[in-house]
Amino acid sequence: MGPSVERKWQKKWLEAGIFEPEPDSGRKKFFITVPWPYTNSSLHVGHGRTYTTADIIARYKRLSGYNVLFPMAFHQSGTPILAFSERIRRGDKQTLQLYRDTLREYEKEEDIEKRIEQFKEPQNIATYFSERIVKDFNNLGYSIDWRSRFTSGDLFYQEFVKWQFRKLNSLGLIKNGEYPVLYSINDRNAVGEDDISDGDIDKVTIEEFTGVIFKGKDFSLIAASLRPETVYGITNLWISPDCSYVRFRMNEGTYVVSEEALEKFQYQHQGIEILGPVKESEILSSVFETPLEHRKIKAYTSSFVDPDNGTGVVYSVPGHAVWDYMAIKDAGLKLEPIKVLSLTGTDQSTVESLVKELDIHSLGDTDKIKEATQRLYKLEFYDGKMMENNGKFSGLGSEKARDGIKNELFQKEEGFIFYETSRKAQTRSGSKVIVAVLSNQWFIDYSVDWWKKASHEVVNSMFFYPEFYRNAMNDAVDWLRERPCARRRGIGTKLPFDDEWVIESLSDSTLYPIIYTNQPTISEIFHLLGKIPDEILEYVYNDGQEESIKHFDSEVVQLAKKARIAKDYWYGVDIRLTAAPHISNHLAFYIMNHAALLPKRDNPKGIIISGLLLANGAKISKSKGNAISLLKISTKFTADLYRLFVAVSADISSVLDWNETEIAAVRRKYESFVEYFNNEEAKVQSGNSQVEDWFLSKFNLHLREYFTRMDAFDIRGAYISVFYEVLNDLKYVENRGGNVYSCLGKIRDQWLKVMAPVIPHTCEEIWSSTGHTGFISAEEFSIAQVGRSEESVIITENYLQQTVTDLREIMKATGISPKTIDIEVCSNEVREAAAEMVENRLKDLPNNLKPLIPEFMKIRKNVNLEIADEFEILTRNREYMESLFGCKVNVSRAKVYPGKKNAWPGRPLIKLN
RNA sequence: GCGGAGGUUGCCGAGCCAGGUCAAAGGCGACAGACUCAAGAUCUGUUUCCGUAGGGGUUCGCCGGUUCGAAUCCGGCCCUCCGCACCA
Repeated sequence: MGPSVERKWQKKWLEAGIFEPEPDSGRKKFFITVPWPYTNSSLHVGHGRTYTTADIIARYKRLSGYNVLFPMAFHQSGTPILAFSERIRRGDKQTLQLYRDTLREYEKEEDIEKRIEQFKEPQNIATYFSERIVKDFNNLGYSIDWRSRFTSGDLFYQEFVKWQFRKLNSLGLIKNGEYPVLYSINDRNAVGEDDISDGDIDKVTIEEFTGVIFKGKDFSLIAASLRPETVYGITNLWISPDCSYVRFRMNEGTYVVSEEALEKFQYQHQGIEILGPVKESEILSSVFETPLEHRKIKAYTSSFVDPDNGTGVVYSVPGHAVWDYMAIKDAGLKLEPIKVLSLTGTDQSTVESLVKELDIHSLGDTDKIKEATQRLYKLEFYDGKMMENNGKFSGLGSEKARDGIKNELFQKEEGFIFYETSRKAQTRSGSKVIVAVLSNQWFIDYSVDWWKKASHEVVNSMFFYPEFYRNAMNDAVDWLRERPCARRRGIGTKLPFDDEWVIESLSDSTLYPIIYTNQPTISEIFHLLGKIPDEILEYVYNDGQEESIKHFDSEVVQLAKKARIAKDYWYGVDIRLTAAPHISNHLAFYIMNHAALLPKRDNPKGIIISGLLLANGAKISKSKGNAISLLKISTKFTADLYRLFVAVSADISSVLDWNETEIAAVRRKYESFVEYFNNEEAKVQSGNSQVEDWFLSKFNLHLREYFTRMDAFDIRGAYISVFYEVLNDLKYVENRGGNVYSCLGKIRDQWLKVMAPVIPHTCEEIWSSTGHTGFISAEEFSIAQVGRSEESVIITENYLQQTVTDLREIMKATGISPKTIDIEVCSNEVREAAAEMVENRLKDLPNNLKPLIPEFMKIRKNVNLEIADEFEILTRNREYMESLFGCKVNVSRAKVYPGKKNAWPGRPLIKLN
C-alpha cells in the first residue's frame, strides 16, 4: 500500500484524536518518551529507528489496554543553531551547500534561496525544522500526542528551568570557579567542536600539562610536561634552535618561555608583564636547578623541540623518554640517563630496548619515535613503580607518584598547571585555537556523595533493556564530576542568579519530560501571569501544598490543580528510549536531576537503549552523503515497510543495517501479507480440516509467544513469531491442500490487531475494508483472549512431517526413486512394549518381545508415544504423500511379532520399492 | 590501561542467563526442481563431511576443567568493537 493510503489514515487518526489521552484514574497508564530532537536540520533513517521503536511500543501498550502518553517536543538550546546561522550570514560555502541539499527535499527550487535568507535568523532554523520533523513523524504514522509540543526555548519552559536551577543552587549543587576552554584568539570567544576546522573528525581536547620551573640566576626556565613523575630523572634541558624566547614577570618571578607559549600564558594567568627577548646564548650559558632536588643542569638546543607546543622548553629524561635519549645521542652529549622507574609487569621494555626493537637511528625517525614514546608512556604509567632514587616518592606506583609530585611542585611553587590543546587547531575561519582559563565559570557539582548515592538507588530500581546498561549507567553516575552548566552565548535560559550566563543545552534538558504531562495547562498559567511563580511550580511538580497557592486567582488555582492531577497521573516516565551515546551524559543527568529534585515516586522507571542504524554497512553521516531523510523514507519506501524493517530486522539492542537486499526481502514478505487479504474472496475447492486445525492451534501458540515477547520488549522475536511464522504456516497450509482463506478468515481480526503496532496503515486499511468501523489502532487485545492450542493436532502434523522427512532422507541416502512406498505403523504389542521400555522396565517384557530391546536402545530417542492413531493419520494423508513423491504409497499395520526391523511408535517402518 | 559488549555453520544473525530434545531458529546468498516463450517474482527441496535405508563423523575463537553429557557452566589465553567525557 502506497503513501496516499498512509496519508489518509494519518489524517483520520489526527482528526479523531485517538492518540490524545486524558488522565483516567480507572486505567493503568504508560508514559514513553524519546529525547527531543535538535532542530538544526531534518532527521534521517538513523534517527528514525529510535522514534519508530518507541511508537511500536506505544501502540503495543495501547493494544494491551494501557492509557498511553507518547509526546514530543523540540530542542534548540545551545550554540550549534547560532553557529549555523552565523555561517550562513557569512556565506560559508559548505554550510550553504548542506542546507540547500536539505531544503531541496522539502521546498520548490525557487523557494530555496528565500528560506536560506530566513535562516540568517537562528530562530527561523529551529522553527522551520521542527515543522519538518512534525510532518516527517506524522508521515511515518507515529502515534504522538502533539498537544503538549513545545521547545526548549519557550518562555514558559524557561520559567521551569530557572526554578530547577534555583533548586539545585539551594541544595548547594551549583559551584562557581575557573575553567579551561578551547578559545579562539582572533574571535575572542570560546569555541566548540563545530567551530573548529575538522573538529568533528579529529577531536581537539584540552590536555593538562605540569609547568615545571627551573631556577636560574637571572631568570628561570619553564618546561611543560605530561609526566611530572620523571623529574628525578632529569639530566638537562632542551630549547629550540630557531625560536624567539621571551622574558616575563609573573608572581615576583622572572621566567623565559617561547614567544608562542607566552601568548598562551596570558590567557591562562593574571598579571603577566613582558620584559623582552632573550638571546639563545644567554640561555645556553646559564645554569639551572632541577626542582625538588636542586641539582645543577644545563640547557642545550635540539631540533625536536617545538616552540608552539608546551612552553618551547623541554626537560630531558633520557632514561624514560625516547626523544631525549635520541637527542642526546644526536648532539653527542656525554650525559648518562638516570633511571627512576622500574616495571612490574612481564613487558620490561625500556627506552634502549625500544630504540633497538623499532630500529631507531636518529631524531629523524619521527614516526618510530612517536610509536615508541606512546608504548613506553602507557607501559610506565600503568606498570611503572618509582625506584629508590625518588626521595619520598620511592616505591609508589607511577600514577600515585604523578599526583604526589605534582602537588609537591605546586606547594613549593616550583610548578603550576599549564593547559595545551591535544593537537594544533584552528577555527573554520582560520584563527588559532588555544586553551584559555575562564574565571567565574558555573558548574553543577555532580560529585556530591549523597547525590550519587540517591542516583544509584534510582538506577538500581529501574528497568533496563538491555540489562547490561545498568552497570554502564552506574559507572556514568560515578564518573560525573563538576560539569560546566552555562555558557556565554547560545539559545536557552539565563541562569537565574547570574544573567550573564545561558544554561547549557544538556543541563536544561533533564526534567522536561514532566512538562509533557500538562504542557497546555502550565503554559496557560504562564500566559495569565506572565511568569510561573515558584509556589505554583512546587505545587504542580514537587508535591507542594495547596495552601501555598491559595493567594492566586481562582482561575490560576484551578489550572494549577488540573496540571497537578495530570502530572500525578502520568509521571514518572515508564520508558525512555534512546541510543547508547546518551548514557554518560544526557541519561545520567536525567536520572541524577530527578533523584535530587523530585519525589521518589516520580523517578524514571525504565530505559531502553537502541542500537545504531547503518546504511549499507556504513555509519550514517550527512557529509558522507548516505543519510536518507525520513521524508524520503515515507515517500519512497512507505512508512509501514520502514516500520516493519525496523521491527523485524534486528533486536533493539543490536546494530541494524538498512540495505537494499534486506529491504527487498522484507518488502516481499510484506507484499505476500497484503496479497492474502486482497484475494480473500477467492475460493479453494477442497478443504483439509486437519491442517486447518493445525494452523489455528499454531496461530494461537504464535500469539502467546507474541505477547510474552512484546512484554519483554523483544519486538523482533515477537514479530518473527506473529509475522514470518504465521506466513510460513499459511504457505504450509497451501501446500498441504488446506483452504488458506478459510484459515485466514478465522484469524484475520486477531492477526491484524497484533500486526497493527508495526504496520498500522496497512492494518487500518484492511480492517476497514472488511467491514469494521472503528480504528484498529484503538482496539484492545490481550493474551487472555487468545484461543486454545490443541496439542494433539500439532503432534499429529509433526508426525506426518517427520515421516516425510525420513522418506526424503532414505531416498537421498540410497538414491532410489521408488515405484511404491510401503509404510508400516507399529503393532499394539510393540507399542505396549515400547511404553514399558521407555519407563525402563525391560525385565517385565514378555520373552517373545525381548528381541526388541537392542533395536529400541538404538532408536529410542525417536520413539514417540504421544501420537494417537498413526495408521489413521497416514492413511488420511496418503494422497498428500503420493503427490509429494509421485508414487503409490501403501499404509499397513505391522504384524504382531517382531521382525528383523520393526515399526515403532512415532517411527513407522518404511520400505522403498 | 580501565570499563562494557562480543567472537556461532558462505554472509548477517538467534541460541548461551535456567547444560541434554542443537548439525544449531530466521534472513540473505548459492544450487537444483516446479511455474514461465524468457527473465523476475513465487513455490518445493538442498546448502559441514561421509553414507545404496531414516545412520554416523567432525563442528559453535583457542587451551584446559566441571559433568554421564557443554555452543551453553568455570579458569586461562588470543582477537574484534564501543566508551574513557563536558560535546549536541
